[in-house]
Amino acid sequence: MAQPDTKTRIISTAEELFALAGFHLTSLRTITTQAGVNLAAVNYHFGSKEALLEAVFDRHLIPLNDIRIKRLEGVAAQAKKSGRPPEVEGVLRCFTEPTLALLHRDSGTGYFRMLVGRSLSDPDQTVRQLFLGRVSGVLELLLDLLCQALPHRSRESVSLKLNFALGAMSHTLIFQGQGGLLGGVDKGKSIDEVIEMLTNFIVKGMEG
Amino acid sequence: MAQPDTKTRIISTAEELFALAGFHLTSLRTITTQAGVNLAAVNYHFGSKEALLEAVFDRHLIPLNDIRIKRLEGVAAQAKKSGRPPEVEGVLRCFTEPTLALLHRDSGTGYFRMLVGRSLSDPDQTVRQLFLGRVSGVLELLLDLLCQALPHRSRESVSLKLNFALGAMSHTLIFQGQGGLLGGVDKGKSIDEVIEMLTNFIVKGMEG
DNA sequence: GTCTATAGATTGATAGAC
DNA sequence: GTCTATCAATCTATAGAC
Repeated sequence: MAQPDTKTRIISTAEELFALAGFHLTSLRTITTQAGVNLAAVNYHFGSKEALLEAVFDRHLIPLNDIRIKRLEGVAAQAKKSGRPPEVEGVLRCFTEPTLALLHRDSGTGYFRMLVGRSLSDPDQTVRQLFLGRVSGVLELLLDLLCQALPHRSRESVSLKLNFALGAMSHTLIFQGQGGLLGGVDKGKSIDEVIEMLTNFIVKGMEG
Repeated sequence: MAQPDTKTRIISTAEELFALAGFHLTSLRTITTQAGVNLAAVNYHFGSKEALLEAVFDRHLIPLNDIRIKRLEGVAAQAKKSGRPPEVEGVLRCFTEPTLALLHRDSGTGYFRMLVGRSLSDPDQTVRQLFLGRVSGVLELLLDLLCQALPHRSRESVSLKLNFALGAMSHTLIFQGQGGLLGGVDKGKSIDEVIEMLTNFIVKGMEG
């Protein structure tokens, strides 16, 4: 198996370190040392540390967003065609399934799930804004469809519940696989079971 | 109204800045300048930046934990006395009500709600561990009681769902009051309505 | 207790040889 | 493209006068 090129090695290592220790606590020296490349390579290939973070986001977030948007638009088109509002669970799964698939270890996304889980609430404004700018479009589309699925609820109520759901998802993306918050907790559950339980949790909360 | 003393001014300013920008991105210079005190005062009164963070946590977290533990122990005692398992919603409210009360602007806790919301998933290990060490006892007690309330569910399942609930709560503590993730969303909801909706969301998800 | 001044370490970024 | 060397700007922490 051939070594990935320098640029890819930097992205992969940065993804891991940003996810585990955060953007500002991870120095370019740590990244380049662990990646086995020269310190100056980051600025040669990306221009700045912030641009490196953008590259880390974009590598997996652009394909992920494409999938989420295609699925959401599919549900929207079907609702329009049939003249009936979409189902809550169907709409939610357009978003939850591709997102929670990041939990699978064979998804090829490494530590990206932890980075996604933390970014929305990262204390660093740079991280937050770069991430939010990449997902706000999808979230607005999701909110529109959820409002169609729940026509008797106000947009404010649906948006509030969507925020609850996003919080549960983010938290799970971070902690799943390291024993949960209290340790030794996810031993008996497969990743697919976790995903189904979380989806059920969100659907019940959203409909209730 | 008399000015608070130097130590209190430092704690209050640090609480706000740690909550808004994170522990490592907030320098002691920024804190002391905004608080109107000398840079060296932090190390005189607290010994180190990390000890200041502990003081910020402890000011509100110790009283909050006392309330949560008293309520949880009250429910535990009543269940034991009556010989019947406690109710899911009653157990959850022992934890959610005192915690979500942080959302009230007149609670005297300033930006503490945001700090709490971010700390559990903070990318900075120092922040995470200091915070987790202060809440893990309460969370274990809560988990024990939830398992009593849901005797037909495995401890792993209950723990997993508790993590979903904590994620939803953390997220809400961070974003409530600034228009939610997508902006302009919580205009029509009072804080008490938000708290009831979140409690209902969690109860439905936990029981479902 | 409060202040000035500074030590000592680390950071992101870059210049310039190869 | 990759490397060494270094700059300029930060940071926490502390020594010592008042």
